Amino acid sequence: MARPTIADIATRAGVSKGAVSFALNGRPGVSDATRERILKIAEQMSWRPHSAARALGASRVDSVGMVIARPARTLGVEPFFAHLLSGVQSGLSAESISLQLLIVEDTAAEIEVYRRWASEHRVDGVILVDLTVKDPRVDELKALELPAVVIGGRGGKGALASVWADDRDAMLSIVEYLAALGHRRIAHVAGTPNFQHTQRRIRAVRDAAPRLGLLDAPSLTTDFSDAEGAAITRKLLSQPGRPTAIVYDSDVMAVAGLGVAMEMGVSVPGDLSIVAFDDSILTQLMHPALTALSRDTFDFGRQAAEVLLETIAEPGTVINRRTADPVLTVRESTAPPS
Amino acid sequence: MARPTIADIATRAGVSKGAVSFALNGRPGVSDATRERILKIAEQMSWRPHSAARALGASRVDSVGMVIARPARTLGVEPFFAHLLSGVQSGLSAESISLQLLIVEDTAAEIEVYRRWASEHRVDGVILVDLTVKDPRVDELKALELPAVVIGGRGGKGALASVWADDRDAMLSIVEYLAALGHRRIAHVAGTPNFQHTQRRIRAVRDAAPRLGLLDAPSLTTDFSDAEGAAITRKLLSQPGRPTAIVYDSDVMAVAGLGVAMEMGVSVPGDLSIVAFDDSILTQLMHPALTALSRDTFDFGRQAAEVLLETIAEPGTVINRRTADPVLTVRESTAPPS
DNA sequence: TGGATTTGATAAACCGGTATAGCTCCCGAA
DNA sequence: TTCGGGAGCTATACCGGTTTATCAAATCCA
Repeated sequence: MARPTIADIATRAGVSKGAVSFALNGRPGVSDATRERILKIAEQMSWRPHSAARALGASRVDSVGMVIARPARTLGVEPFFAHLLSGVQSGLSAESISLQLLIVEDTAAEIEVYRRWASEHRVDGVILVDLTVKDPRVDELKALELPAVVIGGRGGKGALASVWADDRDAMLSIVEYLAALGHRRIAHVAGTPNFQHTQRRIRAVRDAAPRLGLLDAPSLTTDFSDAEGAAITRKLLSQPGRPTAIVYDSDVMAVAGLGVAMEMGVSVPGDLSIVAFDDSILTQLMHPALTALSRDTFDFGRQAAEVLLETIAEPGTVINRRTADPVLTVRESTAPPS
Repeated sequence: MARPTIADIATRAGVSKGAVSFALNGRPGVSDATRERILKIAEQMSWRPHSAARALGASRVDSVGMVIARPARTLGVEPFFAHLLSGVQSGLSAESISLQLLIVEDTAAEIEVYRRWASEHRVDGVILVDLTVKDPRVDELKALELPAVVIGGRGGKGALASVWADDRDAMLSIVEYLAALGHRRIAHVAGTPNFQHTQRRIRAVRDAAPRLGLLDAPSLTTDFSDAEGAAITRKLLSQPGRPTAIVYDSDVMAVAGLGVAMEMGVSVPGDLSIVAFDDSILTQLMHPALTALSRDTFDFGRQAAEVLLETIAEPGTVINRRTADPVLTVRESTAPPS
């Protein structure tokens, strides 16, 4: 027989559909004996709930969405998303909730997707990444009344739930380490200026500079691409009084920077120390291997999923969960300045 | 008012639910005048179909699934999947069909997911990657009667639809190019031996060797990891009569191999030419930049989506579509042997 | 002009679950 | 003895669409 329905089970067990529904959902209304009999029959017939039918009655779909608005080209190289995704899924699988993933070109398209998802009831909630300053998505999601959790930033004043790590502390730990090694000229090749985490990292460098006695500590923004990372590095290494250490906001840019150093005959870590604000297999493949800040991205995703599920279960509550602090993994690309 | 239903529209237009349904789906049964009136009202009320309701009646969910069974660690580095995903989505978005993505640990888990999806009616079809020899997923999917399309391999004798590129020809073009440069000792660092494409590439090398007058052309299998790629390279470069050119089945392994060459003082491309059977930003970031085989992965995904939609629309038909041939992008890592 | 056919629409069933009102026992307390 | 009340279950409405049977009016054709 094709996919059995609860009606089939009811007939077979000689009870009503309602009784079967009660039994299968572990709610009162049937005796233990009957419940067990129904469960056994359901098991035998290998019954599974029809997701659409369930979604129609109750108004949950057991599915959450995630939209990533970045060009696919830059997406793939960063293990960040793969790990994050796995983490999110591991957090969702406990409740056997599925994930809809969409990669779009820009934020406008992303918002369009949220609208569609909301109106078609395709998801119970969404996970946001790459929060910008004054992010339009926050208001939009509130207007749509779509539960959401922000990864890696606060969703504005009590707006959306969030899961975040302390970027500021992390950046401080990098700069302090470099200062302790003896570096006084440290440059920071940052990411897109409108990302919240970029802002936080820039501020951290600026604030720490005087305290650590740094002579110069410029933060230069980029579009996160390897091309701009390389270009900025070239510029930094060409000027007089060039930095003895550079901190890159992503592993890809750090690798590009390392390439430029080699091309210009600047030895790493002899003449230049390099630190990547994100760890991955990339940093380990290099020669020298790059000192990098490791974040437990998988766990990040897992916690985001958890928080989202809680938010869906209890709308109204706004959870802001802080995750484990990132740690600096020192490899071969950092040393005292010569 | 909260999300309008077709009943709301019907009331407003002074017609029946059925008429509204006909109008909105462009099927006969209503006059052009009425249809237009209904459409305008629907537009005004910004009506959108409730996906679950639609899925319940008709038996399509307007959603397809894709499961990737690889550890997240290796997944992220390869731009391959990000591009593929974008392509798949672009192919699906035309029909506004959504994509469910799942990353799991192994094939057993993957099959479990298919079973669940099928029984819960969560997807209309699935896209398969990394087909192995005697892949158990093929039979399983046929048993589940779940429409499917295989990316990068044939689904067995007329079993599943597929979208594939000619790996054999591609590998031949690489080996022929190296032979033309004058190389006679070419090694092939392959991927997991049970993948179909690995087999095809190995066979291509073996078949071409005598014709091209190669002295030696071993294919060595790995688990696709950077670690094994490095280890094999170390071994190859340590033996007497070492190869003057190495072809790697993935960009990550090629990069790892380049690292080993540098570490052993083997100059690239002076003493050793390196080719990657997959292009990405990774190969371009290296110094020297790696010669690599470029495939239009995005288009690959797009076509897979198209084929899947056709397969869903007309079960029974089995489409085997061949995509554009990959081309070799020559960069700095290949040269005549010294 | 009358019967056949087509057009445009309606009412109602249906998809597979969940939620709820209500019914029948049976037991215990007044 | 009667009534209250809970346990255990049934019948049924409902979620928001799609589909089918039905039907009245309009149109066609001989």
